[in-house]
Amino acid sequence: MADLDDIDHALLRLLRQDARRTFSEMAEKVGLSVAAVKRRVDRLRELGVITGFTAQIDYAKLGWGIEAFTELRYSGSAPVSEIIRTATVAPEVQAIYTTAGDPDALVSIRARDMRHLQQVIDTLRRAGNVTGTKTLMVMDVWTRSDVDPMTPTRPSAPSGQSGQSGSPGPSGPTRGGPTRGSGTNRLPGASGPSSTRPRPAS
Amino acid sequence: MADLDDIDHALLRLLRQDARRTFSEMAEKVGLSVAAVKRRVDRLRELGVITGFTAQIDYAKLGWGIEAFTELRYSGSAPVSEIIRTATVAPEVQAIYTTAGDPDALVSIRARDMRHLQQVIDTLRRAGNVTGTKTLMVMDVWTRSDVDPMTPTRPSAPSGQSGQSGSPGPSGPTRGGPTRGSGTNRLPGASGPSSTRPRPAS
DNA sequence: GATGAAATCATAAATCG
DNA sequence: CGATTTATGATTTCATC
Repeated sequence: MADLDDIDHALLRLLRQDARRTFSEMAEKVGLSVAAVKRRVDRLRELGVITGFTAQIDYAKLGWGIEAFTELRYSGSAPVSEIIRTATVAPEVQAIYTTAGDPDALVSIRARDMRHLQQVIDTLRRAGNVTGTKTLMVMDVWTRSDVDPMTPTRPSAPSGQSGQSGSPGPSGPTRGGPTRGSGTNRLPGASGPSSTRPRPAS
Repeated sequence: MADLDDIDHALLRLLRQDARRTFSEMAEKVGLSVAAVKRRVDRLRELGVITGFTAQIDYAKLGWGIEAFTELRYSGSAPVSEIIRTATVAPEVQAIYTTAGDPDALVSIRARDMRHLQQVIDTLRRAGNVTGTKTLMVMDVWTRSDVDPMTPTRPSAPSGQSGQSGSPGPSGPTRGGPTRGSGTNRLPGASGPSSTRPRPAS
């Protein structure tokens, strides 16, 4: 797990709010020189903490006003690769989350209208060995925005997993939805300055 | 619904792949001048098609290796605002999708480990009038990345459409977190609402 | 109404201390 | 890490179709 200091977290927060910010602007906000900021951002990318930069799009404005989540159940023990393959057949599928437990997967779908959604679901049902689906129509979306990427804060306890570094990722594909600036994203029990990396902020 | 031509879609695709691309680079790729590209991107922002630019972060690298979706059920008829409020109490909640039907909402959660996730869910259960929850642990995530924002593809048939084959292609942040940012300080341009624009595809 | 070209200003990238 | 220099890109203006 990368060891980042407060400035690195501040940079992540700034880039999260606006990925097109200039280094100059960020430098001013965090109190470092432009060169230092660039070096840090480059490092964050090398570390894989920042995986990329993307534009957020309001699909509804492009004519794709329907958003839904469909739970998929497969027969037998379908391997993850199989699940992803089948769900990928439809271009309307935006994301696929393979899960442990009852539904075997949860897929995020974007469609133009109900009829279109129906077709997508039918396609999914026919692909591979899907035994059942359950669809949730999304009415409204709220995504955390005020946030800065969470700071590591001390691990709560030796319990579950530890590793799993792959590259998970929640994600609500953009949606013109509402955005509320509320929650803080500081951890409740958080405390300790987790930063392990000595980095004089000056 | 905004009327965009092929070049606009190409720009959306390019910015989706890498939001920090320079106008010069995009200009070269789409075959227009830098000025023209800037004008179009500014317009896409004014239209609200592009809602912002954000950095995609690998939370696992920050020590948040657990990702889960929790379905929430509320007693009575909890209004959307109430649902969002309660789910927002936990900073670990990344996104909230209020849905029509059985679960009243689906929330995306990020946690350090199982124990931590447990705490978050407990918090949600206690907040507001949540009557039940069901959690899906995310094992793997796949998000559409090869794509360009879906093109409206002409509603080919009577009712809605049938051939959804056009050239859609949703796209999800390659793998990052919930997205939602908004302001960009670059690309200001915004000024007057530019009314519809029937434009020659050049 | 939209574009391209050129001039000006801002920012990024590279180098050096 | 900061400062300076140099290269590149962003913006605005203006003339053209």
